[in-house]
Amino acid sequence: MTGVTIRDVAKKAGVSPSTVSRVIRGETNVHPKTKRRVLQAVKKMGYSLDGSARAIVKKQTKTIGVSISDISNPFYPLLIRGIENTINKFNYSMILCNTDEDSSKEERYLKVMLEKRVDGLIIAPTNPQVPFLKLFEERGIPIVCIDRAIENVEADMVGVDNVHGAFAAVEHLIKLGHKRIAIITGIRGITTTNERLRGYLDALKRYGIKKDEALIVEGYSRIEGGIKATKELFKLKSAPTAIFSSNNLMTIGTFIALKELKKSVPKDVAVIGFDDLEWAETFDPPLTAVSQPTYTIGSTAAQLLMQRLLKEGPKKKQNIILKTSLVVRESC
Amino acid sequence: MTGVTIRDVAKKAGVSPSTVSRVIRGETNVHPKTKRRVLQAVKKMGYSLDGSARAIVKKQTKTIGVSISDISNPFYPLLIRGIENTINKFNYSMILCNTDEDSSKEERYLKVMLEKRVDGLIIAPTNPQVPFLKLFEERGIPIVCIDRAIENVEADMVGVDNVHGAFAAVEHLIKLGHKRIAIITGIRGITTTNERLRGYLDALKRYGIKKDEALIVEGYSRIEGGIKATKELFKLKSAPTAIFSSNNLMTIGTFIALKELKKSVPKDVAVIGFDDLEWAETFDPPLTAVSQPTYTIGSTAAQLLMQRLLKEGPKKKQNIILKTSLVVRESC
DNA sequence: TATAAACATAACAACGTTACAGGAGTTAAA
DNA sequence: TTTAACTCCTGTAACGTTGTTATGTTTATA
Repeated sequence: MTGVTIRDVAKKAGVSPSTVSRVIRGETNVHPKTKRRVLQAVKKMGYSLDGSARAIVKKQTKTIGVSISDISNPFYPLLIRGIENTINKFNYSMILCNTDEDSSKEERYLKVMLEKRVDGLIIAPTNPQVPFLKLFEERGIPIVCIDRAIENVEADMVGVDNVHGAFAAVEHLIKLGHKRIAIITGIRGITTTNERLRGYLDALKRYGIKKDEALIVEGYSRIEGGIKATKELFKLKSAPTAIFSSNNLMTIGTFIALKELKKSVPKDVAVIGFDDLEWAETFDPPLTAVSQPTYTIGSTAAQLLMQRLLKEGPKKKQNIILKTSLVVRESC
Repeated sequence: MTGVTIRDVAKKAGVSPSTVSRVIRGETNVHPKTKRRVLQAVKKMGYSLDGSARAIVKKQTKTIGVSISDISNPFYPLLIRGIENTINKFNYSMILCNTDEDSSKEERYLKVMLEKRVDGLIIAPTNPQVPFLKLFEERGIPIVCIDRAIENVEADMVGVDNVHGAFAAVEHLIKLGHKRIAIITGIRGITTTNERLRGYLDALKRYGIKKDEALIVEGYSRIEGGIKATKELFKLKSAPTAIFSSNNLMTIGTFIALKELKKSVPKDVAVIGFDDLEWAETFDPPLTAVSQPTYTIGSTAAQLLMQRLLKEGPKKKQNIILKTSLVVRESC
């Protein structure tokens, strides 16, 4: 039953391979009777089109590559759903890769995707310079960056206004009377980290609060980093009264650390997070956070990519910045 | 720069296509000098192997299909990482699909995967009968089921001992003195739902507690279902003193509903969940739950699949049942 | 120095599709 | 009746690889 080709089906149906091909592709100009005969043969023989063979002649794989840092980071699953639901409508599938913020891993994956001849790429680049992407550009494979921007390569970009979101978070804290506000920053070098830090600094400046370097600690965008950073903050002679945790994993870390330190939130210290979580409401206490439209980031990026693949997109590379929203619950 | 083939490289390097092919595949019997020349040409021309062409002649795509219900269900991300980390070692990539428990969607995806000629399949089937999988079987494409079992098709299976896990959860509640214990069940028909219900019933029986149909409510494996089911339970004349929520999303729903109903956990009602969450510790109160080794489910399934692909696996289809563990925190 | 063995490369036929250029046969218009 | 325009179908040449067989060259062995 295996390895039955279009030629076998043709023979069985008593027609030529091209006719079978036309039937399969739903082309016109084929007699209903013939069509029925072919379809019967297809079914009886368990024939399935060979996508690789088709890809070779059509120069199209109906596959896109998706490269993110880590699907187990709660930021991504919804984003991926946004991508999937969108490309699905166009009969595209996706190859998913996790780079773990490791640029050599990223490059290996990109190489594979290039060989698999993905029609397009959605990527959250590990850092602003990804030389390998030049090869995609040269081949005219459209690239859409999500969450983070990239340099030296023509690519669309879909992200959120990190500066503004962070600003709003810190402003919220300030308006509640906080003066010693700490920030736990993400991985160094990526644009989101920089932008959120900028929003934090802007807010302090705007409200005349002097920046204190001791209150700016790195959390490396991970739970453990959040725990460590939070503990460090409470070793300070003058501990902060509020913490702005600039990504979801670190926020979880902060909560874990505060529980361990027996600090009550928001009584002893206020906590505000960047990135909302679907279950932030069931946190202790329910988390106040800057919410990103993760699903929309994914669906927008995918739409843009599909437009490019259909040559319908705008000539100029797009730079779409979505809005964040402040979800006030009880942690401040 | 685009569309450069192995022939173009060969011409540039002054050798035959086969020699270029041999260089690329790292075969022996090619003079170091020639090799260098070829590699140079490859680089200069921006040549990238065409995976489709290779797939056709090798009858191998180095791709597996992964079909799950919904990546945004927190059960799956770690499982997917388990798969990815494993197949990555074998230079495999994966095509990811979300079925949303919709069997027609599942079938459409399976058809695509068949056409893309995945070398193997990891699937959490929407229901125990997936006729389309017969086509995979006929072609000798190995299948590994995760989380749920399947009938009528030869496939390996990796899951957890749901009966035992549910039993342990309910036993825990009973030993804390609870007699009116409710269960919120998942989607009807899938094996996990049945098995967890069985564990619940077994525990009641074992400890001589009479089953009360009113305490068995459906939550459809979703947050909203959990909310609705919980509210229903508290409309009962005699409300339960403990709730066993048999999947993570429904547990979140239960927490949300209880907060709305102003029920204090565990004072007014104890809650125990099936499926742990990485951040269950930061819940209010920290969740007591039956934990599944999700990452291991994924990595084990992937290992099994890779063994099959390398024809190294055991002859007989495997049925691997991993252990759950009860993580006691403060919600009971 | 002859001969076998080993090495380095080439030529060519697959692999399973689709696109394109035709070619019968039928119907409609001139 | 001829010509034109359809409709339905076929044959053939790609597409970009790999594997096998064949063919020269060296190098080693006697």
